[in-house]
Amino acid sequence: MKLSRYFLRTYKEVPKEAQTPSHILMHRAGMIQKLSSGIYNYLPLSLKVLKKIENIIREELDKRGCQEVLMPAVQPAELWEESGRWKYYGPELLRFKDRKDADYCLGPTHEEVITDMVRRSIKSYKQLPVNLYQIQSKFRDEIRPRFGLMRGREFIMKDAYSFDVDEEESKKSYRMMYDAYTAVFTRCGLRFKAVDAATGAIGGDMSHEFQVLAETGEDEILSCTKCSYAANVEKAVTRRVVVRPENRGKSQISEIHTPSQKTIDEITSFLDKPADSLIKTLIYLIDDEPYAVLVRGDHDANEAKIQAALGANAVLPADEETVKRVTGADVGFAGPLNLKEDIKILSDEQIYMFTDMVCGANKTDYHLTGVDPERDIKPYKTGDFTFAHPGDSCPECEGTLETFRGIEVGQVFFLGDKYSKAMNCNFLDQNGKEKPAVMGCYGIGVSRTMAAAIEQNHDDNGIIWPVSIAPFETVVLPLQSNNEEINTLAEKFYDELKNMGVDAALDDRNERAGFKLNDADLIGYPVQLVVGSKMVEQGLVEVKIRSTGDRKEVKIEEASAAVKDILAGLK
RNA sequence: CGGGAUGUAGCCUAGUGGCUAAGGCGCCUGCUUUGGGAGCAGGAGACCGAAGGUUCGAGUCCUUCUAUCCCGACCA
Repeated sequence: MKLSRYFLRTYKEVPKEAQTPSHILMHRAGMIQKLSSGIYNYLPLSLKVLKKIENIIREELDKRGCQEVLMPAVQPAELWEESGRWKYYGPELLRFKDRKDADYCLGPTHEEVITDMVRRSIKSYKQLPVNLYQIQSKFRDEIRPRFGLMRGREFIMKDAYSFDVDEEESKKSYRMMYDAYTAVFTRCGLRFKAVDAATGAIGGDMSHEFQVLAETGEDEILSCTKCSYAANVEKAVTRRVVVRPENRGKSQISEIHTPSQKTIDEITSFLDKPADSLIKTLIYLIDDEPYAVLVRGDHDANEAKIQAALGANAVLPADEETVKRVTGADVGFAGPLNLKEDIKILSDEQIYMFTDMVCGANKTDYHLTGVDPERDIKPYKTGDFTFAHPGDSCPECEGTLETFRGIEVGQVFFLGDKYSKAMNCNFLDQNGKEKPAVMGCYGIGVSRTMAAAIEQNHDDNGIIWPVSIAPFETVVLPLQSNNEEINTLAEKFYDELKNMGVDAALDDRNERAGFKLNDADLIGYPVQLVVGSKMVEQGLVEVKIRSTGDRKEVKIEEASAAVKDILAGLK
């Protein structure tokens, strides 16, 4: 592409709304324009990157037997009512009515539509397995879109869905997609980790996220220093040795006056006791039923783990009114004993490491001391309901966990029959018996992957694209725009490179040298071929590698081949 | 949804209640210049987010709305 005709405008200044490197640089490099909050135009330069990522995805999926389809963005409410998610999905689902007053939504994901599509065609086990995917725009009405393409409302996603005859076959599909994703992100030139993940509103009971490692990532990952264990902090478990104290059952419960001492910090300093000797009691509404969740004072409740342990749809902190009703006290004085309503109690197992503990008395301005969890509390369920922390022990080996920041660019889910059962996506097995298909679903945020690549690969001057997803692999830079000889030579290199199959750009704009050189660093072409009069006089040109900053002087007649070689080395 | 901040030209910013709203980047014309975002001269581009209000007079003060951004809550 000749840049003199390319729809491209770069900027020196940063719009004040852009805060993160990918957002700033995509704006400065003329890749995107904001149309509305969380909604962006993709200009030619960024669309080229998206197409390259999409093509890598297509190649990796097609060769594993997946087939591409395209589903509508607009979806009828009936399908969502069938799956139950019209009720559960919440305000992130953008809903609207047509002229006949019928309900529709913009698709945030396509489990319903694909399940409907497949159930119409699949009648026999002989037709399975099926694995279908699409690359298409999704809309999620995020509460707070931010960081440009990192968390947009409309974004481009590759979503895939597998249908198998049983769980064993479905897990093979899951494994295959896991391998495909590993291949995709490796080919995209990204440093990433696949981590155990919570399943959230999608449901199912097994999931991995693919996290691109970058300081600006919104997710926290814990991974073992010794083995391959890695998990999202929501899901991470630790090797817990809960040693139950010997002297239990001896402490005396007594009620103490603790006026206005509501928070853990206030209580610890008021009573001069360590936070781990407190039992924090949190009232949750889990699928509209109140629960008391008990964790140690120095820990935080992990809603994702609670949701998974109960197989619940929604875990929400209870409102003040509900807390007052079930505890009989103001917020801040809840405890597991003497609750006003007989609600279910979930105990994190680490509260059993101590005896003589402090908890709320379910009476405003009072706490209880001398509580022995083992003796005094009757839990509905005990388990791991807290977050793991860096430094904790790895659950699978002798190592410890360390923390990383990550950007979630892909996630794979084993769904089981959640959707196929609800929506009657059945087939006849070998015995003529009707069974629901066993499903998996698999997503890659294509536009987010582009942003994540920049978050991970940039410097003060601009973007440093991995070769495989760079908008152009190289740029030819004639530095003296008014010099016919230089321009002719540059054009010759450009033609040569294209004929060699290199995706090259020619910066033939009538601009000064500094302008072009700065633009080239900003846009982040992996290799620059600099054609300047001083060196051409000596029969040389310069090849610059963006990622290392290395410059090599090469003979004019060897320049195009040198560029191609360097690109091959960078891949 | 709670807390905070901000809306002045495509972008960044200035602007005590008082003349025709100022500057930089970018854009157009001409000249000059050409190895790290050049220089000079000239020019185009703004109903100052919207609607009300206070005032002799509002970009500036007040009210409401709206949009955007940040923190939190939330989130395949």
